[in-house]
Amino acid sequence: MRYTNLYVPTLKEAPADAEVVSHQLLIRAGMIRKLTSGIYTYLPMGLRSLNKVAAIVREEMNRAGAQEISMPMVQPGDLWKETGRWQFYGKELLRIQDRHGRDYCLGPTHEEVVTDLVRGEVNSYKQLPINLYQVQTKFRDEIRPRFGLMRGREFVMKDAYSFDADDAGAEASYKAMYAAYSAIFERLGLTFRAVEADSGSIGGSFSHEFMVLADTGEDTIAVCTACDYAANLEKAGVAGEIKPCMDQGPMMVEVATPGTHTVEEVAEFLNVHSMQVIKTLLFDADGEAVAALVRGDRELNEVKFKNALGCAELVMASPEQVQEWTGAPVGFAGPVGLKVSRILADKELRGATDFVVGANKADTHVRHVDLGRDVGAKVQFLDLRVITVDDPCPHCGGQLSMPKGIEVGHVFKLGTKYSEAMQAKFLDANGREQLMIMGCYGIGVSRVVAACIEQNHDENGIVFPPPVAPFEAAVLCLDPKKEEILGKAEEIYNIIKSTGADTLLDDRDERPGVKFKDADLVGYPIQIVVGGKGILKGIVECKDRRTGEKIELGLDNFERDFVAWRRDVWCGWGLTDGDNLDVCR
RNA sequence: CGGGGCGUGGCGCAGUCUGGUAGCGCGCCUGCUUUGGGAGCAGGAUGCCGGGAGUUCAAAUCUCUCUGCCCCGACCA
Repeated sequence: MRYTNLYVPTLKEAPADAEVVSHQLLIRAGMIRKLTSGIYTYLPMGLRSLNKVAAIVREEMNRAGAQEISMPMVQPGDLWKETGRWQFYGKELLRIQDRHGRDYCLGPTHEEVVTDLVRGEVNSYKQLPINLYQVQTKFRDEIRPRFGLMRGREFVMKDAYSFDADDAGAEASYKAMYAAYSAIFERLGLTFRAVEADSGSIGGSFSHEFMVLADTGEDTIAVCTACDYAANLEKAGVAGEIKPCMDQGPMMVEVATPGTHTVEEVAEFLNVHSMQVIKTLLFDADGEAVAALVRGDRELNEVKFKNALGCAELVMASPEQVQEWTGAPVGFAGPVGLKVSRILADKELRGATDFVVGANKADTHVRHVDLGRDVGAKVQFLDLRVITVDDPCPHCGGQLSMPKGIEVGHVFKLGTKYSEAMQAKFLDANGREQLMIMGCYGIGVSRVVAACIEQNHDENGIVFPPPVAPFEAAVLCLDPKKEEILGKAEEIYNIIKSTGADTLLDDRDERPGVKFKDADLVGYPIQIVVGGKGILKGIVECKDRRTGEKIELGLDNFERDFVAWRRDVWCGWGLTDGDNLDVCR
C-alpha cells in the first residue's frame, strides 16, 4: 500500500476531550474519529488494526471448535421479555419501536437470540456440544461513555455461546475457551493475566476475566507473587480470621463527637486509631434497609456484600433514608439499637470488643462497644471487605501485588439460566428431556486495540506489537521525487512484502522529519528508511520501533538479512511470525 | 440522574467580566528557497462565534430557552 493512496489524517495536537492515552493516540494517529458521544468511525488505519485482532480471534475460535455465525443487531423485545431481562437489564438496553409500535432493542449481548436459535434447531444430545460465535458491533447505552474505544457505547465484540448436554461437557467447553483466550492474547503480544472473577448470583468458580496489564487500567487485580493465584479485587477472598478476644471490655458509653463525619475525624477527635472504629454503611437492598460493618480503616467490598445478601439491587442509602432509619444525619450510624432488617459484619470484627461506633444520634458516638455483648446475635460475620496488599494470598499465604488491568475478555459458565427461561431442551440418551448447559465467552475486540495502546506507547506515539499494527512495516522513502530513490524504495517494499510482512510505502512528498514523526506516532513495529545517503553507501536503515534500535542492512543481501532481523524484532515481543513457531521459545 | 465546565475556521485556543470592524498557533492552498527527526519567507482561502427568542442604535459578549460535548459522582453483562 502506498501512503499517497491512504487516508491517514494525523494530528500534532490531541483533541481536548481525549483523556486517556489510547484515545488521544488513536485520534492523533488518524485511526478513529468521533461521531457522537461514545460512538466512533474507524478510519483505514484503525480498521486494519481492528481486523487484525478479529482475524486472530477467529483463527483461535475456529481452532477450538467454535463456529462463526452472525446474528442480527436488532432484536425483538419479546425474547428479552421471555428471560425477564427486558425489565432487569436497565437503561443500558437501548429500546426502539418499529412503525407498528412493536418493541425492539439494539443487542448489547446475544444470549436470547442464540438460545432461541438453538432451542429451535437442536433436539438431541447427538447434536451437542455446539459452540457458536460472532464478531459483531454491539450497542450498550452506557451511562457515561468515556476513554474513547475503552468504554464506548458502540463497540466490536466477539461473543461465543456454548451448549452442552451435561456438566462435564460444559466444563470442557469452558476450558477450551479459556485455552483459546490465552492463545489469542499471547499471539497478540499482550501482557495479560487470567483472573478469577465474581460470578454473581449464578455461583460457582466458573468465571475468569482476561486482563491486559496497564497502569491506566480501570480494574485492580490481586496477584500472588509466589503462586499462580490471580483474582479481580472484587472477587479476592480475604484469608484467615483474627481469633475472638474473650475479654470483657468496659461497658459502653456515649460520647459527644460534634461535627465528626468521617472515620478519620472521629478517630482523631477521640484520639484512637481508625482501626478501633467500626464503619457502619447503610444500603437499600431490594427495598429493605440493611447495614454492613467493617473496620474503620477497611473498605467494604460491595460485590461480596451483595452476594452475601443475595439481593438483586443494592443501593447506597440516601441521606434521607439514613435519617429515617437511624434518626440521625449521615455520619453517626452505628449497629447498637439499629433498626434494619439485617446487619452483616466483616469477619475481622468477630469478637470485637472496645470499638467506637455511631450512636444513631446527631453528633454522638458510643465507646467501648462489644459487638457480641451490645448488638447480639443479630449480626452475621462474613468476608466483606476489600483485600489489601498487606493481606496474605488466600491460596498460599504469599505476598500479593496489585497491578491495574483492563478487562478485555470474560469467560463465564452460565449453567441453565437462559436455557431454563427459554426452555432450550434436548433429549438425552435415555430419551429424557434435559436443559442445555450454557457458557458465554466475550472478547472486546475494539477494546483490545485500545488496551494494546495503553500498554504499549511512549512519548512519540503508539508502539504496536506486530500482530496488531495496521502495517507491520513502513518503508520511508525520504526522497520520492528522485526516481532512483523511489525505485529503490519500491524494490525494498516489494521484498519486504514478499517475506510476509504487511507493508506500507511512505511515498509522500514530505520532509523527512514529517515521515519519521508520523511513523513513530502510528507505531509501525518495523521502519525502513530509504534515503539518498544510504543508497549511495548501498544500505538502508532498519528501526525497531519498540527498542528504538537502528541497524543498517546492505542492499546486496537485503532479503536474507531482513528476514533474520524481522525475526529478532518479533522475538523481542516474545512472539513468532507464525511461520517459525519454535524460534522464540 | 445529581453537581460542575465548555461550544469561536479542520485541530488547539484567546476574545465574553466592561456590548462597538472576529483574532492567534497548528493545519490547508499558491510561489520561491529548503530537504535525515513535525522547515523559512511571501501571498491566500476558510467563521450563521452551537440553535432559537429577547434587551439594545449596536450582541461572540447581557437575559431566557433549547441542544451538543466534556469532567466529577451515582451506576455498570
